[in-house]
Amino acid sequence: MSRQPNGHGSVSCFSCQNRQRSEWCVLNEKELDQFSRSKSVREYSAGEFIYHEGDTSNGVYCLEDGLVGLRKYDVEGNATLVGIVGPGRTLGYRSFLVGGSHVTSAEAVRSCRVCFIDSKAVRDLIGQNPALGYQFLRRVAKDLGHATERYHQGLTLSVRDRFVHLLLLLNRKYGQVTEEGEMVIDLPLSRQDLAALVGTRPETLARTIRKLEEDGLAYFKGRQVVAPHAESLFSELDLQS
Amino acid sequence: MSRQPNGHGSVSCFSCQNRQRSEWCVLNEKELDQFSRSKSVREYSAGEFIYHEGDTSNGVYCLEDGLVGLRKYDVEGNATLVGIVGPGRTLGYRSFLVGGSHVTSAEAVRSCRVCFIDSKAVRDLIGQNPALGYQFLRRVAKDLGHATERYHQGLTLSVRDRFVHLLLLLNRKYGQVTEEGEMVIDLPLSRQDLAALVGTRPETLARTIRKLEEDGLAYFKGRQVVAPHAESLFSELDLQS
DNA sequence: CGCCAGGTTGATTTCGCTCAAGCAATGTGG
DNA sequence: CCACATTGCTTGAGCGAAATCAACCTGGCG
Repeated sequence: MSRQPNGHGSVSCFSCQNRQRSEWCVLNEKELDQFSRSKSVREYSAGEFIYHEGDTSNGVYCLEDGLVGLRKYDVEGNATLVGIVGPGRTLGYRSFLVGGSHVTSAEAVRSCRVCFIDSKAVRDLIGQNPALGYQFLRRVAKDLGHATERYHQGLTLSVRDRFVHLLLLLNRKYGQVTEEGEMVIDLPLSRQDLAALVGTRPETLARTIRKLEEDGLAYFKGRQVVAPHAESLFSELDLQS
Repeated sequence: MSRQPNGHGSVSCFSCQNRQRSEWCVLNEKELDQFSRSKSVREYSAGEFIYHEGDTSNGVYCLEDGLVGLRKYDVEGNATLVGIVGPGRTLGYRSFLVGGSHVTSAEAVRSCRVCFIDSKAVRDLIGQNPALGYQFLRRVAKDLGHATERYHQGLTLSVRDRFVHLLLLLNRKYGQVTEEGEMVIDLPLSRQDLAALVGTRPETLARTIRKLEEDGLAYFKGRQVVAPHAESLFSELDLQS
């Protein structure tokens, strides 16, 4: 009973690599066991929803593997990507904390393995271990800062500048820079989703990409981006073009 | 010592009307005294800054009276209004919580009376009374929801729709609706600031206002708005015009 | 009285959206 | 294995919302 009560080949929380960098790193062994026992694991294939905007929260989700997009739909059904979430991150904590309903829909961008932990269990854990609550507090506060930044950028920056910002951001997780300053990124997203993340249409993004190539700033082949001189991308932003 | 150590005519925290609706409502008498003793009051006249974007946090501010705008400046110096904050609300809690620097500047929109509470004092209070931490948690989580909503609206809605949304929001605090459905709002902001709040230029806002008047939806005289039929404003938004 | 900041209006330009077509890659069924 | 849908991406043409530039008006205020 102490190991893998459900799922095939699911990693035990004890050996979960992501734990160290997640909010749950503050749990001790006993609490971790408690956590493990009250969780349930599920696989989602690309396109499946983990929760929908408007659903009332009944727990939090911990992403073990895969990639999840947080979407918001407008009246016409067009989706904007409000954020993307990778392994180790916890989903749906905001609505759990205020006890309301989700403000975004969480959709698997590619196949995912997700652990679900019941509201009551999380509440109990926070009750016994205040450090956990503090972890969540930091998480929300951080996200609020990012949201503010993004809001401001959305209103003041051009699509091009927002897209370059995004590339630089994606580089941290999915890219690398050689010592000559060449930056290579393996994008985890389709053009459509990149567009949704920048808050524009696929057509406009395609044109923007074309211009970046014409300007010699970055070259796109499929989901791979190569920027010969990473600094020239940075300087782009300071000058406000 | 137990009353007004500083400021002229400053209200003691014990009798502060705002307290009931603020995060500090969970403090007991002893804690409130502790709070009172470690606070300092200051007046700001319109246009003065309480803190600047990039400053490192060294405590939180509690707005006793007045109105504060949270601004972000772009490269050219144009300001966007990220939010406005009225009496009773606490300022700068986000950077206090994560321990980083402020992501916005707080500027007095009109003359304000602001209490400052040192980081250490707040930390101590949260330490002894976990309910206070929980209050802040709820506050941040709520604000994150709003920020997400605003971000999405900024990308998908027209200036007109965003402005109507804003009016409806301002109505809650600064307006009233008669039983005939007539809505009257006394705007607390200049046109410039309204424009900054919607994320547009003053010229565009002026034109938007003109169109609303031509459509018979709302009439503007100085800082007073009259909307003959409040529901027609609402329906405006559902139809996505 | 003239000055000045805030607000409105007009003319023009620009950026990004919409609509529409074309194209490449992948899949599907006969 | 080929004809064909289907899906994702790109390109083009036209349009519309909002920014920009500029003038002008208004109401305080020294």
